[in-house]
Amino acid sequence: MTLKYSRQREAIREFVMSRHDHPTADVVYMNVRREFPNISLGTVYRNLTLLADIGQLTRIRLGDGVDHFDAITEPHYHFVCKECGVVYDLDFPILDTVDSEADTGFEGGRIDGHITYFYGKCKDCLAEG
Amino acid sequence: MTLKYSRQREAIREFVMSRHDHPTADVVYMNVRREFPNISLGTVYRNLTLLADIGQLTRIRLGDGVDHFDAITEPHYHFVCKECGVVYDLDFPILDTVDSEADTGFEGGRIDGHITYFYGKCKDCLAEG
DNA sequence: GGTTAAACCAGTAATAGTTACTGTTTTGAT
DNA sequence: ATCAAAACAGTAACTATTACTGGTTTAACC
Repeated sequence: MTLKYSRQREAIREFVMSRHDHPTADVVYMNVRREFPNISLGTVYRNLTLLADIGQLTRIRLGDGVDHFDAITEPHYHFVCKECGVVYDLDFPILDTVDSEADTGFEGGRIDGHITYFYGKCKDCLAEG
Repeated sequence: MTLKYSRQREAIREFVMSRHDHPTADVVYMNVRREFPNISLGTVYRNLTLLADIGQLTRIRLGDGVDHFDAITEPHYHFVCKECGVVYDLDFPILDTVDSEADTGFEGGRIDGHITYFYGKCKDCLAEG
């Protein structure tokens, strides 16, 4: 299954790269449609999955039942506003100590890592009330 | 909207309380059906949601696209086996330091807490190879 | 540059998990 | 015992995602 170039995939990749707001498949679809008016949603999903598989994107799950995609592939944490759902990157390093802390006295298996997101109220929602 | 007693809700609550494996709505449905053969899946969902809303259960999302329910409502961490999907409770305290660490220098809003789950390979899957 | 097989596509159907609706039954306060 | 509110069973609808199908694009090879 050798990878072949595709204009659609390139547009999808470029769109996600251009955004910092962790778009969902649907948002990608809406936007890439401006360049490819009859691109199919299936193509968007297939390519997002493919790009995530080859490590050019990261799929992030934030408990809202929708997959988000992130162009930044280096591990990092996220902040989610409970009010409006906006997602920000947090730029402090992954806390490896947390894994070893969890590992101490854990007899259930081997811990390889952790998934964390922080929640709260974003600046805009705080300002509103 | 005063709460009224219901035998079905009680059975659902008792079932989740009796288990430590964080069952999904479907698992609850399958099991409660032994006592209430024609309980509806909608009733299970409605009551799980209600019980979570009044704080008798916790809804946990582990990135597998299915909601799990946990009878332990005190905040605690979970371990998920990437191989077989089994979920264990981890009994070390919530690391509040993590929140303050994330908060330092974060201008995007107010951080109220974090959701974390640890992943790896469970004892049984390690033994298999 | 033409041929050709594999990758890819658009369009559509199917699936999984969950929520919403509808008409009937249960609950509990009066 | 009456009766309104809450809950129910059964079913339909919805959302996010994946799978299928027959046609199109890509790129390796002559």
